[in-house]
Amino acid sequence: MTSLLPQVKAETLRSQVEHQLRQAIVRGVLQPGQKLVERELCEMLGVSRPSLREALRCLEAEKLIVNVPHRGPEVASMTLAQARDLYAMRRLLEGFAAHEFTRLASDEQVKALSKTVKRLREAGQKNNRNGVLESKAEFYNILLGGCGNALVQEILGSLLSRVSLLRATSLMLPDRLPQSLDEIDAMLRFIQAKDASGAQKIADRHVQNAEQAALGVFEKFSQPSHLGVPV
Amino acid sequence: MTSLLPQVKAETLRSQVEHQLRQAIVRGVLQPGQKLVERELCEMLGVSRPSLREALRCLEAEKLIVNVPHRGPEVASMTLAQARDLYAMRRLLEGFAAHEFTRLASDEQVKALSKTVKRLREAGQKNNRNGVLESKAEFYNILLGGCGNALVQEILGSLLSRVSLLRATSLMLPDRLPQSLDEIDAMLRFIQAKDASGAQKIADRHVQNAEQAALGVFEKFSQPSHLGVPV
DNA sequence: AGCGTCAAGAATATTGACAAATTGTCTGAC
DNA sequence: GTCAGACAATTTGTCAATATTCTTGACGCT
Repeated sequence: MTSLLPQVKAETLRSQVEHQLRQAIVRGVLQPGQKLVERELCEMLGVSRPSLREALRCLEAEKLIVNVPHRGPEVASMTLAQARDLYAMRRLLEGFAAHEFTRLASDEQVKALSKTVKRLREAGQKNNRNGVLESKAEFYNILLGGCGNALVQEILGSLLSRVSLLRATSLMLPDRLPQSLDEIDAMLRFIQAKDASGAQKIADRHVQNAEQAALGVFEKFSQPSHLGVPV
Repeated sequence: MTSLLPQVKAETLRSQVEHQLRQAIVRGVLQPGQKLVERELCEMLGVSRPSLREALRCLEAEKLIVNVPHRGPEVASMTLAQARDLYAMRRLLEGFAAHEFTRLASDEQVKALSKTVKRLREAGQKNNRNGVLESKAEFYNILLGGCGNALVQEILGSLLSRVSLLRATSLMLPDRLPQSLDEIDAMLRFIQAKDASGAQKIADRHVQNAEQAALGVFEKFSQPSHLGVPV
């Protein structure tokens, strides 16, 4: 009965800590390579070490942090090879999601996707960076929620959070934005036309182009030691 | 320097606990749905509660156990829909792995795969169940290790451990074994012939058939409450 | 200058304890 | 006889304090 009410306090303390740390990492407050001292995090978050450590284990399992025994955790960073693997996986899964969404989604879901794409384009034209990020997240929520496979949703969601470990997200590249919006538009049209294979191909190419843009700037910063700068 | 020696003791205590619990789950010693009492596990494993709890968080992140707040952890069980999602994902990833292995693997890796398939067939003819499981695990190790994508290896490995949460693994079905071996043989031939698309198709169909066999018996046991029997 | 040793610091792991929440049972009323 | 409500027991969630082990940096020695 209590769960029907807005669960302002229902979460456990650990899950709150986990959420806060994850947000801090994907937003770049905690930067890749940065060392995390347990004691400091404890007093920053106002929790005890066992609670913090359990949250760290969860993030470690998500590969958002790495933990070398007896040296402590640090925010994960990504090598070029890992980034390539990540984008290859995204091509596979986002292509699948687009294909299945086209096949399975209801008219309401397609309409919701269409509205989100519209908001995304508007935010893009206004150079509203936060708006773009929000709309893009919403776009993925609808797409993954409507693809009929909760596992893909779960895994691809985890993968997308890992993308933010790259300094160069394709959306941070202003040159890339117009092309990105065009691709998403094209994907939407295939979905509306119920052309599942076409949607899949566009989704695949969309990720492929994002990869090319992201890995291009990645190579410029090829010295890993210069990247993870604390605070 | 110490890492050159066999790391008999290098692991942390938590990782050992994690490993033991994972083995107990995938081997069926701890059955799906079974409630896990922290205190009991502590004295069974001879560790303290914080260490155990951190290990439980890791397994929770792998979806091998579920944890309802204030009620404690239990071994995860799988619904029919989740099983379908899992097999759909396996088709995608194993198909990709077979395709990329064919494209990228060295002659030594193909040879190693061939030898493992041979051992697998021998174990199958002798009805050596442990031998089959071992060889199949080795087969996946080689295939995933040679597909050039560590992420696929990581994720598919996690997925395969989740498969054991199903009562009906296709390998537990004696009728299915000969067909399964034939499919793997065919896959090997495509790999040796460097036909990546063919290997992908066979891998896809292999998983599809395994799904059909597994979900077939799944429906017979459709009462979830009858399944997770303690100890 | 290079190497080994030593001390300080940090993480790992344990013990012990208390608070909070849920489950199950038991009693009492309709 | 059945249902509602309250109480007790069990279990988890959380924290504090502490001993142990490993890493690391500095110091002194060869």
